[in-house]
Amino acid sequence: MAAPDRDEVAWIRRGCEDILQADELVERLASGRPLRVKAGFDPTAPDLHLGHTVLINKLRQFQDLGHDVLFLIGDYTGMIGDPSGKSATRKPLSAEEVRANAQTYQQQIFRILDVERTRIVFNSEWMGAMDASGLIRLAGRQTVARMLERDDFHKRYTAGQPIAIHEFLYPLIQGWDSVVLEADVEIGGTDQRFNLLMGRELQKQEGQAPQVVMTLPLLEGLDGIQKMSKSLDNYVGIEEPPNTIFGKIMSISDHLMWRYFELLSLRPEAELRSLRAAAEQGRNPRDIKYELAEEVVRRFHGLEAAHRAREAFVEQFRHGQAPEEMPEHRLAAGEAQRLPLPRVLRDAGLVSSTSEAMRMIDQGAVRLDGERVGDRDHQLFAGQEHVIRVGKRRYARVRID
RNA sequence: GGAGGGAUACCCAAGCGGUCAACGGGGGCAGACUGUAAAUCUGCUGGCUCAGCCUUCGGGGGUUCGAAUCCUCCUCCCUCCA
Repeated sequence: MAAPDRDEVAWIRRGCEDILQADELVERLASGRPLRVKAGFDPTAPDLHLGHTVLINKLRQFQDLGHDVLFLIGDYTGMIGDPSGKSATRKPLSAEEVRANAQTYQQQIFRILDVERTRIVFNSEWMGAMDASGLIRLAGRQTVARMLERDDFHKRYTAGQPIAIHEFLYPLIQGWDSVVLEADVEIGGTDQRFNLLMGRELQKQEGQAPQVVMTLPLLEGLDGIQKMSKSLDNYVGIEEPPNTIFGKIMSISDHLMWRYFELLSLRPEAELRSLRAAAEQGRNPRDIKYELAEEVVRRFHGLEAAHRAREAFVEQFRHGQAPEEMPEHRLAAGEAQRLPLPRVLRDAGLVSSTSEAMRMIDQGAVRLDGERVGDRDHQLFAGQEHVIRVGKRRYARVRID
């Protein structure tokens, strides 16, 4: 095969924070054989969100160009803890749990990846067979000083925070995975840089051609500051309902919108440039955000759903109408044949406690069939059905029996 | 093995015998303004059968009319010396 297409290389490089070494990548692409592209994931219950898709989209691009993806589930490394070094040791998952989680992964990743060109592997396959002496030999290949070069180790060390010894094993095992898999390329977030480079070093020691390392930026969550994660509740899950995804994307700041375009959109560069130009010329950023929200919903739920989500959004927020679909609850009024509003709010899941319900009422955040209610002692009677709204986006239809 | 420091609500962090459901900041939520954006201003931010009551300050026990604050034991964490 001839030298790789320049567009091909550009397409692969797009969005990457860093490529080590870029010339080696070009060389491998030129070889004409399908490359083995590796990316590692936690064995914990997956709940993929847009942050993960930055990486997975990149894998998909490789597949579209004829390469193979090694989707590594780090069930062994998972025992060590957070790869970016929050230093929590996890309790090992059972084989069944790992298998169940792997199932869920498949269901989610194949919304993006090509089944035909994906191989799912577990590092317990080879790490489980390594004995203590093997691990000691592996550990002997690096020095403490080298380990302390990893950014988060360095920070923790100088700040006097503890680093458990087994945390040093994480990069070593991750690197060893690359050796076993004979990876050509490994992709990870920027926080993975050190670990990915470890793969190169170990491969060199083993006489393999070192893998090309590609780091991708970490996507910020809805708050625009911290990286997207479920635990911070600033995420957009790829399995969330279309309207939820659409709504969440519309709520991001204008500034963050461009970041999302850059990392999540598959539109051609030229199109992104023209959107920016339009914004500068005064086009309402909200309308551009519609485009983004629609594109994301379309990817996971299809074109049809994307249109519907957009319409629902416009109805709800521009025209101030209640959404068509909302959670419905039937509550029993009991003897008294009536229920105090705060209790209804809590039982309908609109607030987390009666106290919060009362606060919301006091703050004028509660609307009953569109009318603001400011009275804590407001009662709802049996036989009635109401649309209750708390704040801007929490709705529920409640029937009192 | 020795010495010292620490554990307070979602996070950081005051408090060191009563006026503490606990200062302040962050975050979050709500209201106003908007484009459900940003910025800004305001309020709220343990629970309940809510003008009252109940449960919180690492865990147990104790002193006291009264403890987050004092004593004691325990658990966990950090630093320094060896």
